Amino acid sequence: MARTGRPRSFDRDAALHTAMLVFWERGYATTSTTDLSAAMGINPPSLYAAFKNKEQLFREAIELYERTEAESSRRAMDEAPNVREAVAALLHGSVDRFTAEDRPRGCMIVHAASSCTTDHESVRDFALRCRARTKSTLAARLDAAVASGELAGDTDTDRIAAFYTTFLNGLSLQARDGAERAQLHELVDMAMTVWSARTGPLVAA
Amino acid sequence: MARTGRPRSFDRDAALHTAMLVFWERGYATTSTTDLSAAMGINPPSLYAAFKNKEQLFREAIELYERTEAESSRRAMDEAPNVREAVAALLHGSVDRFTAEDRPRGCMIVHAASSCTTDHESVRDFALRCRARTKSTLAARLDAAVASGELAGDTDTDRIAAFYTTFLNGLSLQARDGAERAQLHELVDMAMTVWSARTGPLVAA
DNA sequence: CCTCTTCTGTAGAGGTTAGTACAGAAGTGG
DNA sequence: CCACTTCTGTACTAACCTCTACAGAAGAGG
Repeated sequence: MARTGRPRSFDRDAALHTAMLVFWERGYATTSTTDLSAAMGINPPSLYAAFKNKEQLFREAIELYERTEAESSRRAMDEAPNVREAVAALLHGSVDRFTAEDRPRGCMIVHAASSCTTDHESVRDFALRCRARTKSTLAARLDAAVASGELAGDTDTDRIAAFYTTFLNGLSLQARDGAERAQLHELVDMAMTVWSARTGPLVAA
Repeated sequence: MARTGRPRSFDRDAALHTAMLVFWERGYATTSTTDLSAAMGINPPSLYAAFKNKEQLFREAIELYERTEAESSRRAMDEAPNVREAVAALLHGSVDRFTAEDRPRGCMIVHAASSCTTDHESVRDFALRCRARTKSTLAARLDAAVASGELAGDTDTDRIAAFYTTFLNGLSLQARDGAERAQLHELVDMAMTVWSARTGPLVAA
């Protein structure tokens, strides 16, 4: 089963992780393959043999980001005792991720949005779908709460999801502009006051 | 007083306006001088003679944007009958601007943020200062309301300004991702429910 | 008309981009 | 040991980037 031929001399997963960090920091269009291969510690032919081209490498990097970073937000939502806490956990958890000291600031996928132009339409569409997924994950959690009776039946889950997604995007930009973690947490608390005004008396917490 | 020499054969203001639209649509780093001179209908030497270089052209384009687009938001705030309406006017007016049919979507300055990397630090800093100005304009309006007794003396104006600025950035991204104007107006209404929770009983509206 | 100045188009310099040809290295299977 | 496969480093291509040298065009002042 083992493949024949000279074995790869670098760790593909580690190289992909490095590429993710570089794209996260610098965006898609503004990152050159020279930057990438230098950071990954390999030469261009190795990069292209392992990842096909810049676009495919970026897609794999985004997928890795979703599997690791974004997944932690999803888990935080699942572990919360109720819907309100789930939304708060999503927002506060995202703030922590957006301002982590050992990683680039903000959300990789949000940042990727702006750094591709019409020239990279397929990359742009890919990132767009990723962002839409965040919103539907949140909407699904809200719908589940409606189904279980935790939220009133006439709750406009889609609109609430859109609101918090929009706010989350704003947080990513603020983080990238250098906002302090503590301040962003305060902003999340403010955003959560929208909650009570929108979800009716069923949720007291 | 008239300058001697062969007169410029194009309208500098019109060319700058065109450049603004191109930068607005495509960002800084991802717009090439070839794109610019083609759109402006002039050749590279004319572009460089009139605007010095790409960075200076971008700075002038941002300044034009602030003088025209952003100024309309400021005016909407000034014309509002009270603080709350001023903030609402800022947000709703921005949504209209972000989704105007004849212009690129979203805010040019927000978009410029992500499209420059560490390579263009001076441009990045410039855009950062522009974004900070939006927040301080809003904070100033809130402070004026406190001074005039329209808002309670202990109102945390800076935090409120930070919240709405963050939300505004999120709106810009949503607009760029293709969100409908009507939906964004609904999100603004949701964001305004934060208002009553934060400003105390002095403001009933 | 002539000079002086400044603009215009052509054409290209010098650097960076994404991606690759090729020869040799380093494994596996027989 | 040898064929076969696949990776590796060097060195490159073709296209693009920002910006400019240069010659001629087009105005103003005398």
